[in-house]
Amino acid sequence: MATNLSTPPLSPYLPSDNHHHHRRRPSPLRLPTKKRCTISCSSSKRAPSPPSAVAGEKHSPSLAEQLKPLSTTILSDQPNEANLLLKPKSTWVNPTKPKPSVLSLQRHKRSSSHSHNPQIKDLRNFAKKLNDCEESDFLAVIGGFPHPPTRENALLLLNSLRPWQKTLLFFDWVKAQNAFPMETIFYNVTMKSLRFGRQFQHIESLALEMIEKGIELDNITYSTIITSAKRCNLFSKAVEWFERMYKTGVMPDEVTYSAVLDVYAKLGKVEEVMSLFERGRASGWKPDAIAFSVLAKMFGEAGDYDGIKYVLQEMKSLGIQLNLVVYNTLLEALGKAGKPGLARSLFEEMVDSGLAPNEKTLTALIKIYGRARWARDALQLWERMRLNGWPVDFILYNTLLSMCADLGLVEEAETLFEDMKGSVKCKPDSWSYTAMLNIYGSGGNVDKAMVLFREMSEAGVELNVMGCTCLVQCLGRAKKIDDLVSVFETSMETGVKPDDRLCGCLLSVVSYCEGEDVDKVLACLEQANPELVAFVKMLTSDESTDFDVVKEEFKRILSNTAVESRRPFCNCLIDICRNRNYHERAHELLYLGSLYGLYPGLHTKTQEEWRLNVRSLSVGAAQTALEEWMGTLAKIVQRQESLPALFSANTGSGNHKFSQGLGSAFASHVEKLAAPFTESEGKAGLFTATREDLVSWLQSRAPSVMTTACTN
DNA sequence: CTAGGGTTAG
Repeated sequence: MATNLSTPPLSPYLPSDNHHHHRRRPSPLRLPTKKRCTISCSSSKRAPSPPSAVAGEKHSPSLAEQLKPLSTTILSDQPNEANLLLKPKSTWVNPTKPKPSVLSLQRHKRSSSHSHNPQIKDLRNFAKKLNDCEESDFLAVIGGFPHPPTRENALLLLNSLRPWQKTLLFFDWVKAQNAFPMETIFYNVTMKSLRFGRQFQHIESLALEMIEKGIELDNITYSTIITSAKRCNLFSKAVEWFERMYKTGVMPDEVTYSAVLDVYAKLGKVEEVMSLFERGRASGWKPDAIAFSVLAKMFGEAGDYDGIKYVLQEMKSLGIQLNLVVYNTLLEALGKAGKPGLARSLFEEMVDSGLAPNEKTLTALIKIYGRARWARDALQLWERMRLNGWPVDFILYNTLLSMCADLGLVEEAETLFEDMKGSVKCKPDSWSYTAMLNIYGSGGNVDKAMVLFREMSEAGVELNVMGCTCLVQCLGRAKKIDDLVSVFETSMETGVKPDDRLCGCLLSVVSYCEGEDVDKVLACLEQANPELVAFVKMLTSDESTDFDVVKEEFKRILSNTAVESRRPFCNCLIDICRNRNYHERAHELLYLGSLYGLYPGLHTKTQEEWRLNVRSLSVGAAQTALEEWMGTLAKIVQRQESLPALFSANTGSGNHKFSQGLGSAFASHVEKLAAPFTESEGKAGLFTATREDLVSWLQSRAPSVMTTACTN
């Protein structure tokens, strides 16, 4: 049916052209020598407008346009803002006062009243009794309430009951006593307990009851409702209640603001977040560190570097100190935005400011260094962690292992893994084993991988889908197909749900298998993705299948495939066709893959140079692409059209320690074709040919011969 | 702790 193959899944909040220019401009931040100049200083180089809200549409919208989504959806009754601020019901009428004093005052009053309550000990004991009793005995036990159930006594108890069932029983009991009117606070406290139990339905009923009985819903009520909905993933409910709040004229305070900003952020509604943020500021709200942390997280998820700079810059200009959570969020965000160097300098800035990193800080950084293949920085940080006694937890251990897998640090990983086995609190789990399987799997160490596999079942750690994928890849490369089948079968029996990555991995094994092994692996794949197997059989058993049939079926399969697995699927299918001498099919698949956007930037052209970029192609796909290119160039030569002086093909050198030798396979293919491409001295994986050499080589071969000549 | 908000793993 409907597919989105032609349109890659891009965020609707892509930067405008202006931002693009800004991003591409070389930034002084990138200079490694200016470590301490940090992000904050240079962020002032761009205009201080909120980035994504402005960047959200192709033509930068006016402020009014930016606010339109909100004003039409939630301010329909109050078309102008001044109106809102003058509403008598508003609980926040003085926008020049950034922090309403109500909050701290109320909290203070509460704690002092507690200390004056001489019955507090009895009540605490009674609360414990209630918490310990069976739910069925609850109402009987409650009859022994040690003192008159005054407002204060009831509140104290309500605050200390859990789980939510008991809180609710007690709340109903207090209501039935009719000893005093139920105020907002009783509902708020009950809702808080219900939130722990993720009981949004109950919370909403209570809120509706408040409305029905005319009990005021305040900011605490609304923020509790909103965060509960959020916790239950009921984001539209959260928005609905926020809109209701607005409509009834309650102005959000800073807590409600950050709660609801987080809702919009988690929905990916960057524009709404930014316009609400601006709206709040315009009416006197001073965002605090928590609000900025919400923004930072959102920009991180979007990979929006300009947004991250905006957060740093605004915090600086408002004089808000970065705390540990904000630093952690920003570090994570910089990682997602692909800025490892800036993450490193922000971390140094944090440490210099006297803040000690916690587990989350270090996890974020280690992950960033691993992904960036910054082995030196990763190992230095690891060393510093040990020297400074910085905290390590389970997740950090596993992240260190994954980092070792990324960097090919086999010995370090083995040492760490043994440490974990010897520890009490951080025994290796499926994540840890997966990281180790990844290391052995990509390093081709089948024996050690299989030892781990057996060890896992002994240790009672279940293999997950990624561990299964690592093993399948490793056993496939070692041509140990029977072991592969047995690992796959075991995984299925223990409940592993095959995903597209695993299917892609099986498919790649199919591409280089021979004889009965092919059928064995296809039988595995059949269990995970029967349509894919049917398609493979169509490609390899029936040469007469019409191209349009292939095209429709391929499109259908890709539509049902996770985006990150689409190109691997196409690569493998091309390899399968080539290895079975269905070269025309391989060319068709490459064409279809390009058509569906799986190979963006395959060809790049400048005045001086045309380049074929095959870095993300499999060996067979790269060979097919080269042949295709040569065929096209032969036609151009035949038509005597103009050509650039230089031609190049880039296979990349492969940053990964375990990466496959696409370059060498490509080199031997070039050699086989006797094409005049030579690998550059300084740049591994870059093959170049001059126009003169290439043209004379192309002319020496009749165009009609091209496809058949390339079939070896 | 004593009615409400933000951060860690392929």
